[in-house]
Amino acid sequence: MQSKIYKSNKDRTQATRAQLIAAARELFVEGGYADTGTPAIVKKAKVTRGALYHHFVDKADLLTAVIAEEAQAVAESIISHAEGTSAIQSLKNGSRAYIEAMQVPGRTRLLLEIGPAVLGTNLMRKIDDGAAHRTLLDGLKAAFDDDQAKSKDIEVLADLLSAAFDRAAIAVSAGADAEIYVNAMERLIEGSLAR
Amino acid sequence: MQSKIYKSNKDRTQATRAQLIAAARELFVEGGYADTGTPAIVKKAKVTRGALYHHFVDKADLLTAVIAEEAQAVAESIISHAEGTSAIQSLKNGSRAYIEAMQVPGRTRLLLEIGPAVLGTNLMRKIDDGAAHRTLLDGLKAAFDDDQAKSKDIEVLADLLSAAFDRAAIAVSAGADAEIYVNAMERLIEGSLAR
DNA sequence: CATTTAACATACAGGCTGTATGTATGCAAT
DNA sequence: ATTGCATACATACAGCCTGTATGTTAAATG
Repeated sequence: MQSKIYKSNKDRTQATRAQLIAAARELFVEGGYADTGTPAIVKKAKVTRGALYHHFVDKADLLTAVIAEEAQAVAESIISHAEGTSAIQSLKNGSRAYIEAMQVPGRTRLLLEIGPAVLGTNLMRKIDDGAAHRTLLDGLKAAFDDDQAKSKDIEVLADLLSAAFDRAAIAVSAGADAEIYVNAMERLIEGSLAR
Repeated sequence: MQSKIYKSNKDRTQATRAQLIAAARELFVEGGYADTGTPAIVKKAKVTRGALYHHFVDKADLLTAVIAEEAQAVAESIISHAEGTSAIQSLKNGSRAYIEAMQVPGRTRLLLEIGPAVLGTNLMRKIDDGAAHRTLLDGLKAAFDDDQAKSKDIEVLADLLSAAFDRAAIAVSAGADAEIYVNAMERLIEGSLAR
């Protein structure tokens, strides 16, 4: 007599992974990566460590899954807000969408603190589908279009601006007024174009 | 018959701490914080774990000492290059000095990756004496002087630009051409002033 | 010179990670 | 429907690491 029987293995896997990812997300956000042990994670997820290590090769792999979900949500938000207009307008819309998407609780912690620290910026770039970076780069290129600015310079600019975007997202998530930072980013971008 | 006798306890402490900090610095840069155990550190420093835990309350405290040394070196470089002129010129000189000071091997790793991740941005701000931030803020305020830009806006701008500075330092330490990034930062700053 | 104190060295306890092994259930083919 | 295999776990174990407690030696102090 079993207490629980699953319809299919696929559903079972799906459910277990989801529980683990949700529990891990919550605990990582609360207590950071290093200080959150797998025993605590599986307790909250109501499975055993055996299940965890069956589905994920190690603790970092579980974090990767958490981060990937988070990054995809942000990318979708940017894309949905940026699509369907000029690259320049996409940049404007996408900028606001990014900073706002980053406001769901724990998101800046996961994507801008824990992720880069534990997985490295390299792997983070691979996980990120690059929607933010692409929108930014396309917008800048379009704005510079008739200008003779070198493509390399634009990429450098995009790199620097994306760092500023991240800082803006963090500041807002820490309590700063979003409008102020969105406007500041807009001025920064427009200023960089004027030449 | 002892193999080694120290002149004074002060010198002995000084030497031991220096060895530990140097060994830790090297290993943290190579292998990151979490993957570098205290046994490896004391082995390289040629002391025992007892010495480590006598001088530092825990592993994070040792990292703090490493970071503090590093931050002070950067601050001194900025100050020495920025002092003695107008705030605006100080900003220009300080900008280049910052990015160049960050090029000593391992420095971006320690100050911009490991430090914030392990100690948190809060504690990092306390360790940092804020030379970079002050130079930046003073420069911007001076540039805006006759303008009616609100002080709050300038602080936001400084926050965003400092994130860009950090990214520039990382990019250059990863192999990018310093001149390109220094120029890009200059343009970004000047653009933000034009209004 | 006796005593205290600082600077270690050594030994130990607890916790955590990853692996190895055991078990039950779904699933596929006959 | 039964047999055989693969999947999805659960449990047990080994190794490492951190921080603490305890012991020892040399320096400082009166």
